Amino acid sequence: MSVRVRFAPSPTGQVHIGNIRAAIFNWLFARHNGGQFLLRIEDTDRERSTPEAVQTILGAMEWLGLNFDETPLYQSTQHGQHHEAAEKLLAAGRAYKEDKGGTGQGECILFRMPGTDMGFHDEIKGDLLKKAEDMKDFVIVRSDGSPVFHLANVVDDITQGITHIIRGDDHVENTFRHVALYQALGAPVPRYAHLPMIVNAQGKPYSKRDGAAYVGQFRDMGYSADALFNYLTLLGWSPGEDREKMTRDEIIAAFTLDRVKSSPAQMDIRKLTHMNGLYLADLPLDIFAAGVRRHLATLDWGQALDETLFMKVCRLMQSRTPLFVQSESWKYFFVDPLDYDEKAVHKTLRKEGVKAALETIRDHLAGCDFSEVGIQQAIRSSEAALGSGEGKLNQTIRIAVTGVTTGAGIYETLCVLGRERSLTRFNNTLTTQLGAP
RNA sequence: GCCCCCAUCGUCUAUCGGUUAGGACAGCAGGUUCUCAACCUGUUAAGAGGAGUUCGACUCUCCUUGGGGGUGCCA
Repeated sequence: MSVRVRFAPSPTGQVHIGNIRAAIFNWLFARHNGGQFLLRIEDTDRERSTPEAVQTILGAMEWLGLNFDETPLYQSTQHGQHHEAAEKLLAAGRAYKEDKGGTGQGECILFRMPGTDMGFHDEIKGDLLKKAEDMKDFVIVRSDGSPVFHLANVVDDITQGITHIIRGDDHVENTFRHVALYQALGAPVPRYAHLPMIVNAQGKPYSKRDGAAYVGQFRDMGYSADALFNYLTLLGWSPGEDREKMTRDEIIAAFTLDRVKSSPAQMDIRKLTHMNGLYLADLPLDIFAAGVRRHLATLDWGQALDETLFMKVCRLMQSRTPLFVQSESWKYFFVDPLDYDEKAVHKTLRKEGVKAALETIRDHLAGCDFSEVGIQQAIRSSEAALGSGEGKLNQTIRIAVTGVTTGAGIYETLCVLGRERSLTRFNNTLTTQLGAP
């Protein structure tokens, strides 16, 4: 029997990190076993379901490379099936109508639990048992005629021929009800696997209050899809060896449910960021540049950048960029006048002799071969002329031409900026930051 | 309250009865360096507690404690 799994989100907003991890694990399971990965949109909540949210789900899945194998099934198209199932259960005596609680809302349909102890095997948690007295009958169709989650979910899973249900831990208790439903409906019971929750530092389910919680947020912050995919895969699962950064194919090959942990996992954004840096550093330059461009495009100064300069900057900065958003600090490569770091200017530039030093260096640079080596030599000879130690003036130069204290090597930085621009910056700094021309 | 699940460094994890309990992130120290990162080297740090089974328990059983989930005409 071929493996068929599904991701069944409700289109009611953003895609939560816990949900997408469930999707990832389903996807991996399907790919590892050569099965099908299906998508079902559970849009029965008409109040909250929106077409935009459907697009958000589709977008998140595409971004992460979670391709599905059949046309998505919209739960709202399945009402007929749901009611048919309810009727069938009614006819078989497995369900009954009742004005539950006597609230006068009218009659709803309740499913009659078998009245015997039940159990099922969870691929992650092992054998789970429940005593008959701990399971109560439950509503499957509301008094307004709408099917409840349990019924709709099970009927749709039967319709889609789902063989393995891989979902969040919070559904463990529901599973006994679902198994009973399958049996009453005469359908083969699928295999179940319940994934541990992603929690915050307090051990509570990770939510938007704990930081980035939605796929879109991670994307906007400059995480790469591959890095997020890889990291999420490692929350609650490991290949069983000391390997963390893995290609998708490696993960698919190694992925089995018996290696999924059953204890909750805490989200560690720092580790994600570290991994993201590894991914960004490994990206081909043009792909990296495309990612950067996407982020800079949201900034007023980042939209129409000189292509040649932009690519030079990307090449220079790639290895030191753990997140795409950090490219926002590259502004000094592109925009004049500089935004000076006041503290640095005060501490480093407003000192005795700096003015003369900058003028000397400027003049040496003006006449040198403006390559990295040439620039370095020019600075060395300036230092010699000024009686300064080697490299002692580098930081002064950096602040003079970039306005800030951190960045790539100063020789490379000057080289990328070019002679004309560098010299102009020296002059601008001399006049605007150090007073008299 | 009742039912269920979970428990190894701060965090993510390896270990499927015998290990100096390994790796990664974070931290710390050092190296490299013109700065900040990156990188390299080193290093701090763990089996919640208690019984039992066993020649031998992180590993198996039970209890305690702690955490989480469920207990809806939500999903």
